[in-house]
Amino acid sequence: MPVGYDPARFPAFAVTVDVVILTMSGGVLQVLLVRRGEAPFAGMWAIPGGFKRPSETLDEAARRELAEETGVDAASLLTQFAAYGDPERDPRMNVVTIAYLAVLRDVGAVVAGTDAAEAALIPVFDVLNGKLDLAFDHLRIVRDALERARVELELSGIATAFVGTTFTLAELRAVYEAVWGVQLDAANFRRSIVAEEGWVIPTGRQARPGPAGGRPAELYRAGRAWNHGGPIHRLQRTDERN
Amino acid sequence: MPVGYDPARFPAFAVTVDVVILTMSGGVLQVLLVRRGEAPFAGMWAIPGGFKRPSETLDEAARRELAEETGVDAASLLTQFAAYGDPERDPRMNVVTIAYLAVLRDVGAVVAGTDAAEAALIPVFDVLNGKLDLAFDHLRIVRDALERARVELELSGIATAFVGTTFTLAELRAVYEAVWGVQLDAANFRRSIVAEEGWVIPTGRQARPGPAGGRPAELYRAGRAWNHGGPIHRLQRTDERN
DNA sequence: GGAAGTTTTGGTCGACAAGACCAGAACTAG
DNA sequence: CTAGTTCTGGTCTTGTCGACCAAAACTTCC
Repeated sequence: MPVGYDPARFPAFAVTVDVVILTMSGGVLQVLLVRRGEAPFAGMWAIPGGFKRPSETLDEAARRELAEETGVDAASLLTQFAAYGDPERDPRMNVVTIAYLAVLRDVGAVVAGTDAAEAALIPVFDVLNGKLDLAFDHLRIVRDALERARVELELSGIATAFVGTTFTLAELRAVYEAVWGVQLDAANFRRSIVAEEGWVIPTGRQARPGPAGGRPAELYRAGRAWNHGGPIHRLQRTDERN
Repeated sequence: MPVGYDPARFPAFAVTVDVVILTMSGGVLQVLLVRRGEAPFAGMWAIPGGFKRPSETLDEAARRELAEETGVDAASLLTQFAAYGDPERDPRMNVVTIAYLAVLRDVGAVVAGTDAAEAALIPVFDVLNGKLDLAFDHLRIVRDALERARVELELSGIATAFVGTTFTLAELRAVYEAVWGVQLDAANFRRSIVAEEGWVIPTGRQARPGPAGGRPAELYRAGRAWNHGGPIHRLQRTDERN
């Protein structure tokens, strides 16, 4: 801090918290977007967010915004990943936003339950490919969120946040394939997970096969080892074409 | 944004930018700290930082703060890594700070050049072990910065930012050993780096041996491959005792 | 009921990477 | 000239990762 600084004389900013909500739905990675009702960028899609209140922490603000938009009170995962403060990012005034990444298991029903015209799940790659125009600098925020999710998937093992409390290994594998944009061998994937203790715990029950049939898969619960990094590593670099 | 929102009615915050400056000096990882001259926390050590100006971006503010503290205009690396906004983190008012990680090659001379009583390089692990009390929540910020540096070292290859434009492989290895707190075999380290094209480029010249003698090492320049992740990976998890 | 298709589960094999260890090369200090 | 230190290069073992194959268990269609 500069010498002779006066606590009352400092530039004032509006601080918002924006949440990029990712989920797997229909086999593809989707992001929850809301349609803006007012200027600026009225009618355009945006990621949900709102002003931070003076009495709450950033994490609390993010959790509140998430709950207000989706009705989900306990997020599977909620991580701050970046801050954006370009002077011209909001045409009205100087706004600094703290961006959070939220990962939920399929919330298709939740979104449909709210006003369907105001919120929707959009495939992430449709957004990144420019098939949709986002308000403000939200395209960049979504892009950064996905990059962060890719890293977290390897280092923090957030994969289980995408699936329910019980899941099949195929569902888990679909998460890796969708987020990283790769194809993984089912047998090798299984071996990597089951090899070590603590990743997944068999429940003894079986999942019902999909519409195409196939052998029913075992159902697992998430173990405690995910806190210290995931079991699946990517060495072949993720395809950069998105 | 909530409906019926009024652009003029929003909570105002002070926004600061704090910079955790890491460097290798004397074989150990050090962080640059400044001594606070005024309340609160007068006389305590803190990481350098200051208010963001309305006309500049966050990155520009970080670069300005870095230059003001160290005199270094072009940082080897300057990455935003977190934001902190707890209501009580500053006893005077509500301050949201955006934290940056800066990596410099040895700036011992630079720091000594400025007022030595006001700025100093402190070994990071002395800070983390509580041998020093930091102002505000700066201890947590330093801890998060180191964690980020460890990740970046593997994924983004920021290792070359710690060393000069030309360097020996021993210097580069010392970076990995200090940041990760591991011991690496010199021969295997060399092989991993030289194996693939693009990491390091031999200059043909040799470095002068240290005071203990030894065979002179070849001098290298950094290649272009570092932008897409580093060549050294850690699988044995870093020692968690710090 | 049987055949074809699909998905999960389990096994084998080879290529490659990582680490341990050793030895020679090249310098400094005494 | 000898001892000590550091860098460079080699070999070997081990373990992991991915490709590929095969059996098990279910669905759907005929």
